[in-house]
Amino acid sequence: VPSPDLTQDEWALWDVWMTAQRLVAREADRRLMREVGISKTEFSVLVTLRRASAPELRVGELTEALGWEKSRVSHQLTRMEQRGLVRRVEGGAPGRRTGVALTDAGRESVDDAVRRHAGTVRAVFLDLMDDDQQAVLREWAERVETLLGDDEA
Amino acid sequence: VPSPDLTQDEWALWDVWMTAQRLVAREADRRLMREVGISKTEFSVLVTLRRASAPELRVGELTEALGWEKSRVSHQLTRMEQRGLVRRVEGGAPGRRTGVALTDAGRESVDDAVRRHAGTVRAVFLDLMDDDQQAVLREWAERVETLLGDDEA
DNA sequence: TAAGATTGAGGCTTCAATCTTA
DNA sequence: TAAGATTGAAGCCTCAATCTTA
Repeated sequence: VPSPDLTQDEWALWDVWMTAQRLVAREADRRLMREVGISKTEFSVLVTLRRASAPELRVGELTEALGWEKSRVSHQLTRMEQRGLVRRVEGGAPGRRTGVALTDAGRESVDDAVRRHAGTVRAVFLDLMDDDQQAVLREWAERVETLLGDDEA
Repeated sequence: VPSPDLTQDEWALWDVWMTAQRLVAREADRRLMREVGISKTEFSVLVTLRRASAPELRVGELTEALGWEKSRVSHQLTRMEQRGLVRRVEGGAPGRRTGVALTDAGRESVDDAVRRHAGTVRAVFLDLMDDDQQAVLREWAERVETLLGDDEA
């Protein structure tokens, strides 16, 4: 078993990574909220519903598409229902389970949001890397997803 | 002004990166909680206090060292005080401001936690990259910190 | 007054427990 | 019973407002 101790450089890398990750997420969230009035979490849900082939999805389908934990999805839907962005529908989708659909307000927000959020993703993420860095990051992220993902509660 | 639209690959990179980032943070948090019984946020505070030259720090010094927003620090200290990990002290540090110190319980946790958390950081982060990838990630993270940091509320 | 610190509200996330119904 | 979904509690994080005191 190798010693678990880290060098100063390794601790520093972990720290700067954690910080950078939080700053990017925060900045993306701020801009989206300022420009479109929705959070990046709400954005994810709206986009998933908008892109779906059916007008409504079962909660389980939405959860699968997002890759989130199911309780996270449920809480998120509750908040978004209160804000009038989505609507829960009984027995609409196949299998008689709870369905989720965009409201008119939700549909109105999302298309504009896609365009604006793209600018944000460029500004706080893509524009800060060259192609080689993008490739490295992609490779690393896919590896993480393989190893740690598919483990949702 | 360049078109803000993103290619599918660019959206995919953003998505996979956001996911990976969350998975790593979650896994680090889980392991630390399971093995030592403290969260990674609590760990950051404890380590900062432990490494400080003085037995107590002013809240502002702690905030500076952590690079967090001051309200985040304040809320975090309130929770940790309730858990008995830290203690707020009136007028101890220079300038008569509120000081923060480790409790005995806090001091007992932190040394063991440092060792164990090192193993976690290796397992969920460092071991998933080679040296070149580490270098790219470090460069990117430092750039992000320069551009988006020092902006705390 | 201004810097240092706290507070309250509200959204996000996880865990564990519970409810519902095929 | 088991899968699908929800709920409650608790911690985390940000924003805006407020309190305190040098």
